[in-house]
Amino acid sequence: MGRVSRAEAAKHREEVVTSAARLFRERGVGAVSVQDVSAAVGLTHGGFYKNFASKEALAGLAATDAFGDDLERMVAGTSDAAGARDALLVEYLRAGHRDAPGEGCALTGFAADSARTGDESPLRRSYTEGAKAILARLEEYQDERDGGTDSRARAIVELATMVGALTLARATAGDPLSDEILDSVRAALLSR
Amino acid sequence: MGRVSRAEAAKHREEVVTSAARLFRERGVGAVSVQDVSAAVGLTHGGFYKNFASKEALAGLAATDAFGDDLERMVAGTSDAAGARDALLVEYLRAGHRDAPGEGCALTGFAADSARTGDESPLRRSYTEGAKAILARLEEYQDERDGGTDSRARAIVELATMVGALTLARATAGDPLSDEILDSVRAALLSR
DNA sequence: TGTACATCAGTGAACGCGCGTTCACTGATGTAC
DNA sequence: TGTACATCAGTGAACGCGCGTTCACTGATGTAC
Repeated sequence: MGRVSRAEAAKHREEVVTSAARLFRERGVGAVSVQDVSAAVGLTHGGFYKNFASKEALAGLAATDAFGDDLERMVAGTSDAAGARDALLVEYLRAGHRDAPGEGCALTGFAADSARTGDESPLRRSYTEGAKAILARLEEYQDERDGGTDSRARAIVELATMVGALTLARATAGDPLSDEILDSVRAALLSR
Repeated sequence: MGRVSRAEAAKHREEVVTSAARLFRERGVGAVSVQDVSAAVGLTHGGFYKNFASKEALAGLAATDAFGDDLERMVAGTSDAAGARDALLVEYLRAGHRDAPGEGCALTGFAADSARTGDESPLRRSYTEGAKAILARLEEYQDERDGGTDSRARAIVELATMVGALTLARATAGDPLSDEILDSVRAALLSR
């Protein structure tokens, strides 16, 4: 192939991170190879280590990328906090979100891999940072909507409920129970 | 080694399932080899396929085994529904449970693997069945405690909140946020 | 109850395969004059 | 602006390794008499 322009090389690197962010959420980090993420953007895997220190490092970058998308989506709604919360709940607890983990919530998509990696690993660090950012945003919504001193605790509980519902819905997909979980939790949270 | 008695062979098979139930929850199915689960009970992996059709089949049996333990633990508490609920919440949202996934909740421990396996796979089937059994038990508790017609929906929401909290706490372990999640969710659910 | 033999649980080696990572090489890009 | 050459992004082959699964074999267990 020969050398490629610096701009193109930078684009390639970015594309690898984005494809990893998608594939890792879909299949899990362990089930996706360096070759897979490279081939997904039309490259061979030989040059991978010119761009990334290790597959582990890529997992950290991919998670950060995925969390960035999550935050963008959360602020993409209305500027009205109550409306934003409702829109988020409906969007989050859709069957479409359950069925498209590659473009879905990073908290749920990377949860198992983050839990099973080392405390100091790039993925765990990215994940924890991402969780804090999402929680901060959710706390603002809670605060603007209801005020009170426990808006952070309420944000945590609501986030846990959403993540748990999506996790269970994905793990039981194909059974009516899966839809029932999404529907029950959406209805309960919307009426709270 | 030569042949072993039928009773001992049956015990070996059971031990492999139990060790798989632990290792799969700890590291994920993909990160545990047939050799690992065999060696954990003092066997070589050569005889594995005399006892199990495939690693995938073992994953299903291991999940069923783990869910059995979960149900036993849920009924091990008091016969008073409100007391049982409180005891379950405290037990579930402990740091010790977060840190010992191998002996912990199967819903959380197998969630990612079940989500990423085929709809018809043994693991997905075991998981869905296990989820229904746990939910049925939780629904009884909700019903005895508060009555009402929506005890099932309330059970689903409560289960999602617990699973989400444990999932997030594990994925952020090592950071103060992890304990904060457990503490906030426990306090919120206990006062509900 | 004792003996002869068939059964089969577990062993250890092997199979083809894909993994993460390394490296010599290619040739277009970027730079120095 | 044009030329000569150094840089380095990406290729393709190779590395050692562990995977799921298979299989010929061993020898104690289980069974038939």
